Amino acid sequence: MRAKSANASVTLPDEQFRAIGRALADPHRYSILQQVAGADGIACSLLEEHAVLSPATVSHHMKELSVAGLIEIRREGRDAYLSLHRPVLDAYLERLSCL
Amino acid sequence: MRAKSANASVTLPDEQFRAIGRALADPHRYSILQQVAGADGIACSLLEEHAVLSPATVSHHMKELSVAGLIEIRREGRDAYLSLHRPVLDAYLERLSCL
DNA sequence: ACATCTTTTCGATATCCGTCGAATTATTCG
DNA sequence: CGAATAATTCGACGGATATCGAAAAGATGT
Repeated sequence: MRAKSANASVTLPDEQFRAIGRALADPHRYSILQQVAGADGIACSLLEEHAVLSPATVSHHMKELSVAGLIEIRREGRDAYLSLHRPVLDAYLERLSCL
Repeated sequence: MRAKSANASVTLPDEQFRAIGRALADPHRYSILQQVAGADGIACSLLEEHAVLSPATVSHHMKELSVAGLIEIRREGRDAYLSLHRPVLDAYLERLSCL
C-alpha cells in the first residue's frame, strides 16, 4: 500500500496549487471563502461582497474559487449555493507544511 | 492568559497574509522557496532560477519573498544568503487551517 | 406570456505584475 | 586604482487580472 500521511487525500497539480495561492491572495475572495467555511451551503445572495461589488464581479470571484477547487457551486432554482471543498484546502496545507 | 494554540507564534496582518499568497502563487518564487527550505542559508547565486531568469528578475522575486516575510536575506561580502523564516510560514498555515 | 429576480457572460478599461536590459552599487582581487 | 564579480535599482513593455455596465440566461410567480 502507498505511503499516506494523515491528511493526504489529494495531490495537487502544480497549476491548481498556483490557482489556490492566487485565489487566497485576493481579499474579497478570501472573505468569501471565510463566509463559506463558516456557513456551509451559503447562498450566493447572502455574501457580504454584494454590498461593495457588482454582481458580475462577485460571480467572477466565485468562479475563481471554484476553478481553484476550493469551493463547489450548486445551482438550485435561481439561487447558487456555495460549499467549502475541504480536501483541496487540506491538500494545499499539506503541501506547504512539508516545506 | 491569552488562548494560544500549538503553533501560534505570529499573527499575520491582512496585508502580509495577502503578500504571502501572492508570493506562493508564482512558480519561480515557490521554487526558490523550496530550495531555500531544503538548503537553509543557500547563496543567491546557487538558485536554479539563474538558468532561466535574468539577475534582475531573480532579485525581484527574492525581494517579494522577503517582503512577504517568508525568507530573510543577509548580505555577506558580494553574496546574498537566503534562509527560510519559518514562523511566518507557520502562521500562514495556522490561519488557513482554522478556516 | 410577461414581469421579476438571481446569476452568468461579454466586452472594455485601468491597474497590477513578471520580465528584461541597462545602469548602479558594493565587494574582492590583482 | 582598475577590472571583475554579485546583486540591486530603474524604466519600460506586455500580458494578466479586478472591476464594471450592459446584456443574456434561467427560474418563479401572476
